[in-house]
Amino acid sequence: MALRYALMAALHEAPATGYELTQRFRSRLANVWNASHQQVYRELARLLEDNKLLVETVAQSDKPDKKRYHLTIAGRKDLEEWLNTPQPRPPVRDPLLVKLFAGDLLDSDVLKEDIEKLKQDWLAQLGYFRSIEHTYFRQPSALSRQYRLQYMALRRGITQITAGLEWLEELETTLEELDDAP
Amino acid sequence: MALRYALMAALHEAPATGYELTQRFRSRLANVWNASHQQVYRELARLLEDNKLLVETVAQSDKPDKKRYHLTIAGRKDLEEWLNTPQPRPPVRDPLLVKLFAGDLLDSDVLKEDIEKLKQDWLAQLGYFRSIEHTYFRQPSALSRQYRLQYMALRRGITQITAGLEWLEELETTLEELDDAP
DNA sequence: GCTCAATATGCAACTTGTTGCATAAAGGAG
DNA sequence: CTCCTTTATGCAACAAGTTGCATATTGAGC
Repeated sequence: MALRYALMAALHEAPATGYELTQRFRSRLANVWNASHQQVYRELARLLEDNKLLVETVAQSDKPDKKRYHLTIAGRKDLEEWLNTPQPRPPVRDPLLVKLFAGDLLDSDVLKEDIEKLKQDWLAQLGYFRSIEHTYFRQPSALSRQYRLQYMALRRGITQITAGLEWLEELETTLEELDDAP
Repeated sequence: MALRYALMAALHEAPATGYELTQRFRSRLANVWNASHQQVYRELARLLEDNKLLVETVAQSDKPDKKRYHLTIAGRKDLEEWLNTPQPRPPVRDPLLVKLFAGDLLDSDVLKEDIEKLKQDWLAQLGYFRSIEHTYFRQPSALSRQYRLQYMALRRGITQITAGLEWLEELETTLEELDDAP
């Protein structure tokens, strides 16, 4: 049910094609929602069927045609209702923590590689989020309510990753101590 | 695929019934994995079919019978292989951030209720995790590698919630500023 | 010239997760 | 005495998410 509303929220911000929405999910909305392009296209077709969206076909001479989707009045209303009712928090399912939980079967070198990979991913993500912060949210107090709330969504991403990186440091320290005194 | 291994990891720690596993997912493993009892029973049946588990039927005079599951050698080996290969990080899908993203359609009072509810949930969760920390992990440096790694899984839960609560404060401050100067 | 990545869309099959229901007995609240 | 919660298990239908494949064009790198 929620993917519909993630898509509608993105389209409420600005009309877009399925391809563009998929890209937003992978970049600017990386800490908000993610979905594969297949899932996006399928859900857009359903939303269109339900009259929550309109299509505008954009012919392109060089590349394949685009279908730009717009939120309808009904769609906007539907989104508004959803936004103003309580929603569940995201489920927790973290393979890395499963690994730690069965730590006695886990090889230390493998774990160190996992940590290094995760750290690199998170650092790249953090750099990206910080660049958005720097370019679009220099003086949050001067912004409209709408943009300040969007900024808080971005802040969530930044603080989550920062906390994650600090925890990774703690984990690395633990592993070093275990190496020193086995 | 990963639920299998979450279950196997829990059973590797200690044999248990489907009911007990469901309870662990809701309490001590709340920051690691979650699954409904229906999902747990279904997956246990599959694991049994695949000879990764053994059942021990425990007759009870007063309550209904129990089925206690044990990890087999094959199951343990399977788990070990999984643990030592790279696993994907959890997908990101947060309805609250979707709400903030379409903040112009979101009522401030509704948002404040969402925040209050989430804060209470997180505080309860944090209190619970801290009580585990206090009772079982007083001197982490004195523990075996296995338990130190389990402790780091718990630490992840604690630091995640702590960061979440700090972000909620930031969000509340933003809302107050918006209320003062509209 | 050839291969690979990016743009742009989608179908089909499958796995995972959710929701609703069912059964059965004990013990506590009212 | 009746209703609700806890313990204990599970089926069935459905929704959501993943994986593999398909097509068509442009531009960049080797």
